Amino acid sequence: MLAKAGLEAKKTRAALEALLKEAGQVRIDKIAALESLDAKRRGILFEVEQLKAERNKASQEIAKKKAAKEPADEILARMKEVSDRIKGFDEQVAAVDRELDDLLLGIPNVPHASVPLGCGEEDNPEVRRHGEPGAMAFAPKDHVDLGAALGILDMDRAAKLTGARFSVLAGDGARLERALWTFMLDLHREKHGYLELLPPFMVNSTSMRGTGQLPKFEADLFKLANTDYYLIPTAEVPLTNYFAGEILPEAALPVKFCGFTPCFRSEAGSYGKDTRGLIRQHQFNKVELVKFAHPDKSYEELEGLTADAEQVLQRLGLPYRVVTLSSGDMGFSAAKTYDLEVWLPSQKRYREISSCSNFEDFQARRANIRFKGDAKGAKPAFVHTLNGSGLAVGRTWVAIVENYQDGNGRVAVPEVLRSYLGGKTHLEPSKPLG
RNA sequence: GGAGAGAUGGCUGAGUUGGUCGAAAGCGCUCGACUCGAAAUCGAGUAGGGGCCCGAAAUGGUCUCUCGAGAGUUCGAAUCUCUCUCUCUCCGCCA
Repeated sequence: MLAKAGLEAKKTRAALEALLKEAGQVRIDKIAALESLDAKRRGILFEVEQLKAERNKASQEIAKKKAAKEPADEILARMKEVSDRIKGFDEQVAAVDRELDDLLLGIPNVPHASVPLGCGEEDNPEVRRHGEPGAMAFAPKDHVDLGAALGILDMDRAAKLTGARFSVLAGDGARLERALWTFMLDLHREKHGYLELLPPFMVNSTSMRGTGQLPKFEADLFKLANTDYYLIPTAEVPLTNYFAGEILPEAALPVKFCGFTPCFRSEAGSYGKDTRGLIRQHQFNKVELVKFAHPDKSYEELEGLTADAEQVLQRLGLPYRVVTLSSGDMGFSAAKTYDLEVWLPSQKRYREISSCSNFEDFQARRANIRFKGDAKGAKPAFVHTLNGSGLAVGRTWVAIVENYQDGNGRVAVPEVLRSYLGGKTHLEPSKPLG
């Protein structure tokens, strides 16, 4: 799949050489293997195409002879042999393609030059802050206690219905969640120029491969029994694969999508982490932003996308900061990532609420998404893909409930949300079920 | 779930005794002629991917692959066989 889409050996080589310069990421063996496989592929291709040319020519001759009722037995015999050789070469090419794919699928993206080197979370430099955590004259409660008191969150019955790491929102809690994602979509659609898509919540394995969830991270996904379908862990998967295998007109770039979906994650390996409340769930809601950008513009677009996500926090009046992920904390497929972290009074710290990444051509290669200029001889080239949460709705719900609590059991509704909640200014304790 | 029909270039649509078919025709689009200008008319061009060659680059040259996807038969497949995907029609079921 990848090899057929064109390996672009020079580009790959340059990228891999860049990898070599990264501290602690020596991959000489992989580069050598890639190069030799690529050379091998071209060599075989050259041979087999010559044979095919011979066969095509002979085919015409045979047709002519047959039409003239002349015998063509010796050409036929000769071509049978040529045909066998072609078959052999074709199989070799297919085998090399498979090897190349296996190799390429296992190589993580190369961090952009501006990404700070580091070992993990503790090395992520802060880029900027916005807003001040409000000084509270009382001990802030966390969203679980507040939610229970307000009658808007029910963890116990969710556990009964399904299991751990699920939740039920009730009454104004459900309404608040719905208001949030509607507000987010309206903002991105009206003010930021994104096209709203409502995609399937499950996709096939090809799509999962396109954005990089497969083959390496199958354990993080929920798969539907007896099918090739997976529940999406993020709308990034359907929104990015939307153009898989296509060539976009250059003039259409950048293409900007926003979409709301539930997200499903098995959270394998996170046992004991964030076990309380809504922070880490198997199912949560998210509004996602996705861009397909010209390679020359993708880092500008990343800044813009991050700013678009920040707008949500600013308009909701939530204090947050932006950090750049260091090389050691970055995901498998990203070239550069900014995390937005919102202030949570109950934890007295900033927690991730959005992750905005430029994948450069990493996903575009896997999903084979290209663009082409209008000029006559223009060659297709891979687009750059970007995405970011704008925002994770559940965590935004948490941030609002915690940051807007007034100490008397009430929670103020941010100005921009009131029209979505029938003008309501506060959430007050109530028992929706009597 | 049952029965049947289909998938061809930007679009519509020919092609089904396998052989100069990557493909008729029409529409659309581009350029040119006519016109003060436009319409109409006339003429020419017009699928895409990949490799290689020439070149600073563009233009260009050449080979190859692609008629939903994959496999097969054959010297040769849009045309024959198998599997899969999708679309449409009828029946059943259902929000």
